[in-house]
Amino acid sequence: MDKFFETTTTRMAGDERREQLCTIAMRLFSERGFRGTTTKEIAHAAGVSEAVIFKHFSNKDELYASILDHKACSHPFDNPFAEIADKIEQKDDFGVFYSMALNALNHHQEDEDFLRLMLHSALEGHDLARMFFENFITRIYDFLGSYIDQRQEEGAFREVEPRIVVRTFIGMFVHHSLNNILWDKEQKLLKISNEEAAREFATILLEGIKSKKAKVKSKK
Amino acid sequence: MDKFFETTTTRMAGDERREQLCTIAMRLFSERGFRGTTTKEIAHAAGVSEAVIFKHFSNKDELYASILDHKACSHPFDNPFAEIADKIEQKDDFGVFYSMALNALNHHQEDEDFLRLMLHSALEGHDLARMFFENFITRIYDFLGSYIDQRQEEGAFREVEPRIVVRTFIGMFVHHSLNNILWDKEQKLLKISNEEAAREFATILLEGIKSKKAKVKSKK
DNA sequence: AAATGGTTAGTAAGCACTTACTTATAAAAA
DNA sequence: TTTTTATAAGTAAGTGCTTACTAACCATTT
Repeated sequence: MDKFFETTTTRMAGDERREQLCTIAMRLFSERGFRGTTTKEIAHAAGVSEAVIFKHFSNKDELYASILDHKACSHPFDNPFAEIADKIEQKDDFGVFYSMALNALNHHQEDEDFLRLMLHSALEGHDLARMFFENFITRIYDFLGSYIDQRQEEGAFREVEPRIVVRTFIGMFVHHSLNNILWDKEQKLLKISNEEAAREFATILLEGIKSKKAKVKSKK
Repeated sequence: MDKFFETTTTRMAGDERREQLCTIAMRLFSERGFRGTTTKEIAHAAGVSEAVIFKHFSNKDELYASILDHKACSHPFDNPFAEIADKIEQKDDFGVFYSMALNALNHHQEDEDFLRLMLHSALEGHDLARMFFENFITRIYDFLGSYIDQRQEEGAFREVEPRIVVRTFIGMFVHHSLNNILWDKEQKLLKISNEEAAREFATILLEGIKSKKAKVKSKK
């Protein structure tokens, strides 16, 4: 009967195993934190002995780093602006904000593990996580901020510091995602689709910053 | 010369030490997480031997629990509504939202350690943290939600699900606090006072949800 | 046969927690 | 006021267990 199991023991290709370990480690790190997850647990979850981990990664830190590296490079976050580029050209304000929010909400939902891992990293003050956030968030502020600035000059939006508007808007959907992931997983407080959430967020923001005297060029 | 130090070696009263350990543990837990903080480190930070911790708390978990207990009871969070009760009576919409945001922002700033600890707890899925959040947040949704509902019936706000509005608004200032605490401590992206932030958040939200046909009673 | 994927059985260091003991202090007794 | 004494405050040195990590050795593929 041992023989049966022996034959089912399939060896994985190196790259395959490496990726599997990354995926599993990410899930566990996101659930229990870096320090709270043991290499033994990761190995067990992968159905492999602990030593295998150290065949692929020189130490636990490197495993962690390679998760972030991998994610930071491969992720669709790379260009969250591509999808809304045409909406910006058409000056479809609602489209811009709606797409941005919906895109983010969908990604957060699909990649809950990654979001949790990022939070853990931020709390633990990990360098790579900080870099990721700094790069990514800075780009959003610049990108969205300059759009708001432009629309203000065109008289579409009232005069507010664009970065405050960006902070306000990002807050809406990031908080919504964190709420669903961290505190209200069953969505007892509020259960809405990402589409509806994105629509309301975009509407509230746009009504909140639109110019009172519509279609009038700003004096400046 | 030893004598000088000997005389400065003062023994602390039990309650005093207990509280000191709580405070120090909260700071360390908030920085490195529960699992990432050792009892040895806590003891060292308190300038005391490790065994002292176990004289006061039967184990590490109890130390953790007593931090949350203590905070959950003693905290001014207990009644964040008291301050805005009169603003509600006067139907000072801006006052209600402004005070709520400013109050929260100030508390977050003063009690950064606690906020970080709460995040850690939420990520690690600790029961007491969940309870705290559930109780506290649920109350805010009920409270603020019913105010919004009332103002909608009076025709001051347009028809939106009140809980979405609450989610939107809480998102603004919670995200702002998290940003300042976790990712942008030097406030490179955006540096504004709590007052200014609260003012903008309240303004954007109110403009975002106010009724188009002002001062008109809703048909329903 | 040579590379590759995997295992078993460790090691030293670190962990939460305990034991057995020493002092400081405050109040009662002298 | 001084001395005694019970007790609370504190320590040094462990305990057994877990941790990240390694070395030395198999087994399957090419």
